Amino acid sequence: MSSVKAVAKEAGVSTATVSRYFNTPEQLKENTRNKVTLAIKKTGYSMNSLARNFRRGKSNVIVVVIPSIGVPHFGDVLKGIETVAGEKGFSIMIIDTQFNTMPFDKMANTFFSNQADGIILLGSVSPFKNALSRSNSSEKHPPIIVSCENATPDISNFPSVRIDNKAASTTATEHLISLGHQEIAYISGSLSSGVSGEREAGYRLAMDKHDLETVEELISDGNLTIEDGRRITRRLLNRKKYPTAILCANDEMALGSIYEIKNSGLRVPEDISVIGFDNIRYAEISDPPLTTIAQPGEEIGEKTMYQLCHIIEGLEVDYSPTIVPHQLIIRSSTATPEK
Amino acid sequence: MSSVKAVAKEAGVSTATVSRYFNTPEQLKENTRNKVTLAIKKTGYSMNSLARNFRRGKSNVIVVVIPSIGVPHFGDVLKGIETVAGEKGFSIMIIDTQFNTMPFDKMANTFFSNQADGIILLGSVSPFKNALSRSNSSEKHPPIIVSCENATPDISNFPSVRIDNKAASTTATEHLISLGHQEIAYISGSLSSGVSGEREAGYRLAMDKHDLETVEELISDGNLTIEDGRRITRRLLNRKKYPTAILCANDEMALGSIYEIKNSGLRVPEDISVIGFDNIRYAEISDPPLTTIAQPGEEIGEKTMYQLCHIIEGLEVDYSPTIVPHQLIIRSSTATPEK
DNA sequence: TAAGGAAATGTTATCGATTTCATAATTATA
DNA sequence: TATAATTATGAAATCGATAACATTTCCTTA
Repeated sequence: MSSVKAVAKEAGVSTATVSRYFNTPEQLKENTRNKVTLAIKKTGYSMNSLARNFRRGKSNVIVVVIPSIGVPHFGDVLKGIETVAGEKGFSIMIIDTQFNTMPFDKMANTFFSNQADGIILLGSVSPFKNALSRSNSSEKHPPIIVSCENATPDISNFPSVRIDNKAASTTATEHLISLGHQEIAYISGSLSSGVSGEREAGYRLAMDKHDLETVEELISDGNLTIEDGRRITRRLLNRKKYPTAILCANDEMALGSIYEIKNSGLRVPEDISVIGFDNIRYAEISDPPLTTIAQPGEEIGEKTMYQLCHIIEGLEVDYSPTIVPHQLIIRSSTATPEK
Repeated sequence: MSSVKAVAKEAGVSTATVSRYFNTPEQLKENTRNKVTLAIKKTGYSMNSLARNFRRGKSNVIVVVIPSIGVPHFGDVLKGIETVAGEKGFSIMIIDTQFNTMPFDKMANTFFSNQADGIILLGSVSPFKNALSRSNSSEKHPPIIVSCENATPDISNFPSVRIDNKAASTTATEHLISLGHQEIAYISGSLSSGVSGEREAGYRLAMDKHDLETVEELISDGNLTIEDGRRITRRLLNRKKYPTAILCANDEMALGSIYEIKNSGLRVPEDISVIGFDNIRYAEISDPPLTTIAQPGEEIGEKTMYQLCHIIEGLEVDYSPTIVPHQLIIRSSTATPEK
C-alpha cells in the first residue's frame, strides 16, 4: 500500500531520493541513506515491481516455451537456464505447450506485449511459426533463442544451442551396425520437426554408408512418450520378421520399448537391442541399463541463457548455432544379436 | 512502440474508446469497433501489458514454488495447475528451489512486490517460513496456498490440497505386513518435513498396530532422488540381516532401491519387496513393475488452482485442508517373502 | 416532436517508480 | 574568502493503459 511517496514524506526527503536509495545508493549521503532506511522500516514499504517494470520498460522475465515440463531432458535444460537466469536477475516464466496442443494466439500475445524481455524456445518450433507470422506489421517481439532444435528455414535467423543431431544419430546407428545389426528400426519424435528430421537423416546416412537397406516400414513417428514407445514397439513386434535393433528418438520411448520387448517374451539385448537419446536419469537404472546418446542438458540451458542475455544487452552475437558435444553411452541394452 | 494514443489518433477516437475496444468491446458501436480494428492494424499496435498490469494492480501471474521441476509427481501437479491457470487467464511463473538451496531473500522479494497475484507452494514449506517472517511489518503478500504438504503449525493458516499422507503410509505398510513382512525398512524424504513426518507416523502406526517392532536403524532420511534411494539401499543391504521389505517415500527412491537390490544379486520381490509413493509414469514399466501409492497429481494441481482463484476473487474459502483420495496400486514389486 | 432516459464516446486524473532538469549544498581552487 | 567545480537533493514530467466522471448521441415514448 505504502509507496515511495509515503516513504519520502516519512523520511523528509523527495521521492527521487527514495528511488536513488534503491538504484544508486552510493550517490546518497550516509545520513540521508539512514533516514530512508528508517522510513522504509517504519512504513513497511515494499516496492511495487509492476510500477517499476512499467516505468523501466523491462519485465525481468524470460519466457521459456517447452513441449512438456514432464520430459526429463527439458528439465535438465531448464535447470541450466534457471541457474544463469538467477545470476542475471531474471525470473523464468514457463509456457508448457502440452506437446503443442496450446492455442497459438495465447502464446502470441505473450510475445508482443512486453511481458518478456526474452524468449527461449525448447524443442519444437512449430508453435512459433504461427505466432511470429503475426509480426508482419511493425509489431516487435523480444529476442528469441531456440535450443534443442535444429534450425528450419523459417527460424534460421534465431541463434540456437544444440547437439549435432544428425551426427549423433549416425553415431548411434553405427554403434548398432558395428555390433552386427542389419534390420534397425527407428522411432522418431515427430514433434520436434527439425530434430526429428536431422536424426532420421543421420540414421539413413549410417544405413546407406554401410550398404544396408532402409526399410520404410521400420521407421515410425512417435511422440516422445513412454506410451508411444510401447505402442510402436508392439506394432514392430507383430511383424513376421522383427528388427534386431530399435533406435528411439528419446529415452522415454526406449524405456517403453524395452518394457514391451521383455513383456512379449523376448530379451534385451540378446534378441533386440534398444538405444535411446538424452541419457535421462532413469536410463542408468533401467533393466537392462540403457545405451543412449547423452546430451549435456544443463550446459545447453546455461549456454542458451548466456547467449540470450548477450542479445538482450545488445551485444554482438553470433547467429550461427552453438553445437555442444554429444556422447554415446554404451550400457547393456545393446549387443550383438543372437542368431 | 505505438500506444493507445497513436491508435486513437489514427482511428479518430479517444484513448478511452481504444481501451474499451479491448476490455468491453460490446459497448462500442460496430462502426467504431471497425475503425479501431483498422487503426490497430495500420499502426501495428500491440498492448503493453506492463502498463496494463501496473494500472490494474494485477500481474495475472501465479508463482509456483517447487523443490525441483525434475520430480515427476510435481510435474503432474504442475500440469493440473497450468490447465486451470490457462482457463482463468493466469500465467505460471516457476521458482525451482533446487531442493531448498535457493537464497530466501530472492524469493521473499517475489512475495512482497506485487509480482504475483497468488502463490502456490508445492512440497516443502521451509523456504516460506523464513520469507514470511518478514511480513511482521505491514508488508502484504498475495494469497498463498500450500499443496502436497502437510500443515505444520507455522503454516496452518494456509489452505492446502493433498492426500492423507499418514493414512496412505499406513495402507502401504499394512499391505506389506499382510504379505507376511516383519522387517520393513522406511526411507523418508526429509525435504518435505510435514509430509515426511506424516508418512513416518503412518508407518509406525501400522507397525505398532500389528505388534511389530520398529527398528530405528531401518528408518533413514533420503532426499527423494534415485541416487539417495540407491545409497541408502546399499547401506541396508550391508547389514547382517537385511529387511524383507522397503517402503520408500517416493517412486524415484524406490526405483533406485530396486536397482541396487537386483545389482547385489538379490531378487525383487522374492527376497525383498519394494513399495513407492506417487505412481510416476516410470513405475508401471519398471522391472518388476512397482507397487506404489498413487496420488492424483493433476487433480491436486487443479483443485489447488481453483481454490487459489477463489481466494484471489475474494470469495469465501474453507481453510481446512482438502484431502484427495490416494490409492494403493499393487504391481509386482511386492510379494510374500521367500524364507 | 419534445422530453427523458439509455447508450456511446470523450476528457482527464491516475496508478507508483523513475528520470530529467533545476537548484541547493558542499568541496576544491585560486 | 570568493568563485568555480562538484556533489547531493528536489520538483515535476513521464511511462501507457484504465477508470471515474462528463458530455454527447441516439432512442423511446408521451
